[in-house]
Formats: sequence, C-alpha cells, structure tokens
Amino acid sequence: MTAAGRDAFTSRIIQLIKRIPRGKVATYGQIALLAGNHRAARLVARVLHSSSRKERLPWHRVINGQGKVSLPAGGGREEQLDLLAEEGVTFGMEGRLDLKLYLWSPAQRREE
DNA sequence: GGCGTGACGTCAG
DNA sequence: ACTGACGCCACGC
Repeated sequence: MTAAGRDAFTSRIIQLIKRIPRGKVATYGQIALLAGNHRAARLVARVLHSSSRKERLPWHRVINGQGKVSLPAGGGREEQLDLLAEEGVTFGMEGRLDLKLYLWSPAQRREE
C-alpha cells in the first residue's frame, strides 16, 4: 500500500464535496476543517478544481467563507451563480448569499 | 522531477 | 473595523 495519509486528505475533500446536498453550499474552510486541517483551505480549492474536472464534483456548491463566489467575472462566476440559482440558492445584491440559510452542515448528511 | 503558484483562511498588529 | 503576513501542500509547467 502506498502512501495513504496525504492521498486520504485529497480523497476526503472529494467525498465531502460529493456529500453536499442540493440547495446547500459549503465553504473551503469548512471542508478543510472537516478534512482535518482548518488551514488547508487552499488545498481544498486546489484539489477541488483539479478533481472537479475529473470527478465531476458539484464545484458550484463550494464557495468562500464570505458567502460569495470566488471566481472572477468571465471566469465562470455567472455559470456557478446560474447552477446555484437552479437549486434555489439566491444571492443578494452584493453577490453574497446568506450562509445561515444555505451553509451545509455535516450533521445534515442524513437529511436534506 | 523540481519550483512557483493558488476557486482561501487564520492569526497577529 | 482593516491590513499585512503566514500557512497548507497538490497541481501544472
């Protein structure tokens, strides 16, 4: 068995993202925290983006801790907003959503 | 196969 | 309240 520790971290991130229910969102920091490293938010972004293209993850359900989409305009931002809008997630006029309403919690993984 | 970078976040001042 | 520096380490070139 080859190394598992670091690979597990990446796999865990992917699994967590797959567990995000429709109509909810998660933050990088949250996933990083659930993965075991609250400072690995950047790795989440890194792995997510890389794996999303391979694993077809719901990358659009992952946003930053500010409740906003991290992508710049023209870089897929509107695409993500559109995907979330179809799930019932609406953003405020500041391009921000209410994390209190849409933020996913691991305790909900048995419910929607 | 090495180096810089980065869909972010936390900590300190 | 805001600014700046640091950390995390997998991925792409």
